[in-house]
Amino acid sequence: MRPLFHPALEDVQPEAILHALSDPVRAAIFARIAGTGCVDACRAVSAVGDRVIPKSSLSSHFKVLREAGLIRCERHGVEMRNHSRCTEVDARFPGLLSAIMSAYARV
Amino acid sequence: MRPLFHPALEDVQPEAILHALSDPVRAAIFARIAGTGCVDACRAVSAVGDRVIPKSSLSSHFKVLREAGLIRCERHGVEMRNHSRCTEVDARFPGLLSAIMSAYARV
DNA sequence: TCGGTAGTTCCGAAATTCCGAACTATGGGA
DNA sequence: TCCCATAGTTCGGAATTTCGGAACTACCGA
Repeated sequence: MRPLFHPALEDVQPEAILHALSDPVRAAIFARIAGTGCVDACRAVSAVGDRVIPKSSLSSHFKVLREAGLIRCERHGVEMRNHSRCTEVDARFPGLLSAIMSAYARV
Repeated sequence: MRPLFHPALEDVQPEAILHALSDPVRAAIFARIAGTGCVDACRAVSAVGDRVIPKSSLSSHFKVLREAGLIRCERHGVEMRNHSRCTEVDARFPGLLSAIMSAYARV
C-alpha cells in the first residue's frame, strides 16, 4: 500500500477545514483524536453518540479529515493510527481549531 | 411579505455556522457584510473575486447565512439590508468568527 | 397604473453524500 | 507456505444537496 496523501501545511485551506468540521460526526471523530492524541481508526470510533457509523462512512470521514490537513494517518500493522495536526494547523490559523472545538463543546 | 425567519441566538448551532462559512463565496459575502456593517444584498455583492454570482444563487447564499444565525435581513423598500450578528454570535461562541475570518484573510 | 429595480421561487441538471457489499492489505498461526 | 481473521478501502447505486436560468412577486416612483 502506497503512503496516504497529506497536504503540506501551506496548502491547508480554511474552507476545507470548515467543511470537514461542519459535519458533527467528523467533528466528534476529530475531537476524539485530538483529545487522546492518537486513535486507531474505525474500531475506536465506530459510534458517535448513540449512532453507529458504518465502516465505509467512517473511512470516507477519515479521508476528508486527512485531506483537509486536520489529521495524519499511518498504518501500523493491520490498523491505522491517526494523529491530529492541531499544533501545525494552529501555527497557520491561530485559534481556529480551539474556537471551533469549544463552540461544539458549548452545545 | 411576511418577515424572514431568524434563529434565536440559543438555537444557533456550530455546524450550521461552519457549513455556511465553508463556502468561500458565502465567506466573502459575510466578510463584506461584517466589514461594512450593512450591505444591501445582491447588487452590492454580485461578484466575488472575478466570478459573477447569479441572483438566484446569491439569494440562497443569503438564506443559508441567515438561517445559520450569521446575519439579520430586513427589507427596506425595494432592497434588502443585511447586518451581521457577529456580536451576538461572539457572545455565544467566543472567538469563533474572528478566528474563521482571520483564517480566510491569511490565504 | 405602468415600469423598473430587487429579490424569491421553481425546477431540472450536476455534484455530493451515504452506506451495503465486495474487495484488499497485513499479521498470526498451523 | 497457506489460510484465517481483522482493519480498512473501493465500488456503485440511491438519496440528498447545490447550482443557476427562467419566471414570478414585491415595492417604489412617476
